[in-house]
Amino acid sequence: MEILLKKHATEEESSSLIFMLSQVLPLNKQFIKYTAEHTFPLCLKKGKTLLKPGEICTHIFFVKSGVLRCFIKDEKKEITTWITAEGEMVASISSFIYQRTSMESIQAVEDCDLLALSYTDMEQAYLKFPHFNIIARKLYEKYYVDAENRALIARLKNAQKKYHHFLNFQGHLANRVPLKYIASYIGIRLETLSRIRAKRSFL
Amino acid sequence: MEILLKKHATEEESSSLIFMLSQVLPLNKQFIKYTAEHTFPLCLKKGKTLLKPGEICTHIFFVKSGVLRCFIKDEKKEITTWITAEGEMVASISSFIYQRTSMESIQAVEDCDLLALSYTDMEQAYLKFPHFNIIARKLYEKYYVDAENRALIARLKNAQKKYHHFLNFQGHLANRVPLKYIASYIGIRLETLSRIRAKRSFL
DNA sequence: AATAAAGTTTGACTTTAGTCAAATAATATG
DNA sequence: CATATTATTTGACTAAAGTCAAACTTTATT
Repeated sequence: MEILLKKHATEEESSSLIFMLSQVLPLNKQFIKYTAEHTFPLCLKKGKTLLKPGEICTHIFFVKSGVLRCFIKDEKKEITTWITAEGEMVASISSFIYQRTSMESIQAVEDCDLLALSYTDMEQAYLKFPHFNIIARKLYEKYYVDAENRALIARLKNAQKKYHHFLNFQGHLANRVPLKYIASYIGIRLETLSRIRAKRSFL
Repeated sequence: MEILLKKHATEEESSSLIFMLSQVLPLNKQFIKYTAEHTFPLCLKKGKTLLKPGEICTHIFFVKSGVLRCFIKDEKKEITTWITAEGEMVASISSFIYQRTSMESIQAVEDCDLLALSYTDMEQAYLKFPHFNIIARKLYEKYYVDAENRALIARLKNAQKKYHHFLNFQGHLANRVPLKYIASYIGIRLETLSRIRAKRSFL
């Protein structure tokens, strides 16, 4: 994860992150200032990777615009484990929270505008702003529910149901992300997904 | 979720929960006292349900002993979404955190000794003990990683790999939980699981 | 201890989705 | 704008896992 961390974000540049966090709980001035001063704007072109297996995920990212995916190699095939668009946080969570090497890759599916926050600055924020623990706790609650949901999709009985469930929960991504990623995300082959879509369009 | 909440736990009865939490972060006396006074011991016999679909998950449970599972009905079949043994927390998280009706059921796989904490008492604890937000945040981090892991299992390419992955991460449950639950947990049929086990025993 | 119930294994057969290959369509790039 | 690249669709075939049924084993229950 080699990132060009020239200078930190302006309050303008960090405003979308601030907005998202303020919807969880009201924020005070100092925290808003801290956030701007410790986050770094970053552009990532489509196809580029943010994190490779073996690296440690030293930063967590807020997605200002674009789509990213996380994937794991299983033999020769890739398994997409999540797909995230603007307004959400992105990291290899297990690598980030334990600061150990990642099994996962993170890649831009579209050109992305991100905001980076380092692990150490985040830890500092927990200490400096006890309030931030509450925000983080609530965000984790939400992300935990999402993760459960992803687990459920892949266990559904047949391919139709999996895709249907995906459409219900992340339908906005259906025409924004190549089929191969959606297919591996829901645990089927892209040819199978293509056939399901062909069927569905007659309904 | 009709629970016999006669009287709250003694410090002795809540000690295993206190021990688990204290491994996340050191606890102060008041918090330990609060925990004992607001948790309620509860026995659940094998096969009994702790939560049914349509109910709201008003309590979160610490498992002192035993095994529980959570499942969702998909048509006629049940999908086991997690299996948890002693030392961990149990709830229908999405129902609990948003206090809305659950899609899931929670059932004892073995006779269980639990400790119940209500949603309101937990919210109070967040307010009374800001420190508790840090603990909860760290627990969510861990549970999030577990949930990601469950999602990965179900997406693996073939049945062998799924079971192998299960053995790696929850092998201690392999001979404690009926095959049908493990099978639906990893997203295969119990006959398929039985055949995999037959093969593996020759290796 | 005897019986019932629940759990597991095995076999025969079916279905679904995976694989491989090629054609077509849509997007990116010089 | 032309060409290359990437994405999607479709077809024919295969393999893996699902289904149904029955036997067998283990665990509860009276």
